[in-house]
Amino acid sequence: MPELPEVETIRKQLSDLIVGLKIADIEILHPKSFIGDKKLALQRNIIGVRRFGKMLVIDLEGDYSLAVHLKMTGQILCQTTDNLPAQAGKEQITENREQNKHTRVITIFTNGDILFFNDIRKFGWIRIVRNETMKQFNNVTMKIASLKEILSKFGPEPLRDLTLGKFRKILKSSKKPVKLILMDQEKIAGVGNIYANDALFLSKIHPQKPADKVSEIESKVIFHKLLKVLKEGLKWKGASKTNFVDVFGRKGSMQEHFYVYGREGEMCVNQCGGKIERMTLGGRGTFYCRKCQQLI
DNA sequence: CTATCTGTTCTGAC
DNA sequence: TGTCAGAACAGATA
Repeated sequence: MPELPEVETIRKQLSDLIVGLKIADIEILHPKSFIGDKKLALQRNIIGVRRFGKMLVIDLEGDYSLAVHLKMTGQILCQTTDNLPAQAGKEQITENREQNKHTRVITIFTNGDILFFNDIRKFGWIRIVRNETMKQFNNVTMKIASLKEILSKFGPEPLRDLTLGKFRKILKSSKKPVKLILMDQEKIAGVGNIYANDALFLSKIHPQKPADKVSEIESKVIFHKLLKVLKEGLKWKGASKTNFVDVFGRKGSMQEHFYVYGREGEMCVNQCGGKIERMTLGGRGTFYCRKCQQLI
């Protein structure tokens, strides 16, 4: 389940590998996985790779970009001519960087490098968007989604624009359970189930606590713990509890450092004697220590 | 074998 | 305008 740290891990690697390359062809094996006219991307140079929340944006020379959302099971794998970074052991590779039955889109560069977009559940997508450089419009280009419009629905980036002041305002503005607010992409971009669970555990705040009932002191704690778990996710190159891999097919190791996520029935790491419990909140698995995270 | 669960985001009903 | 179930899917697990 790629969240901010997983997508950022991919972004960094992708940026090193594909900036400067030119797209020769895009093979669409599953039509729903690619939205828009692929011709707009052909013969274009890659000039950058950005990330907004859980979304990647591959900027092309000219007026278009490719936006990529991995949703739950998406993977991006690079087959490069110069192969792996020197430090990468071959034993770490869990996913072959070749076409498989879950490959939905294949991007081929003029130098022979290949990018595979694999997605078991077919929820993810790549779409052509027009970026801000576009000045002249016609009937066709008007209909292409604009990056600015998509991004206007995104909340602030936790590791960039989110401040404690903004965070407090966000919490105060809703009576919903605080965990749902952390995961609301329109309020804060990039936080998903894993990091929301762990941030609240470290903050000793119950996931169901109404956001507007979180005190000033508590909100400061959550703010800092949220940044802490996201940075840990980055340090461990993402969480691979299910099928996240980086562009080289390697798993991250954040799953070895989870505090509560997926640890139902295990003892609380705070040595409080409590067990980690699971409940469903907003339709998603929610893990917490009843002893450490009281709902007062 | 069937039923249930997994988790991100969008859609449509109320 | 907000809330929430259900859908989009396929595979792992019970």
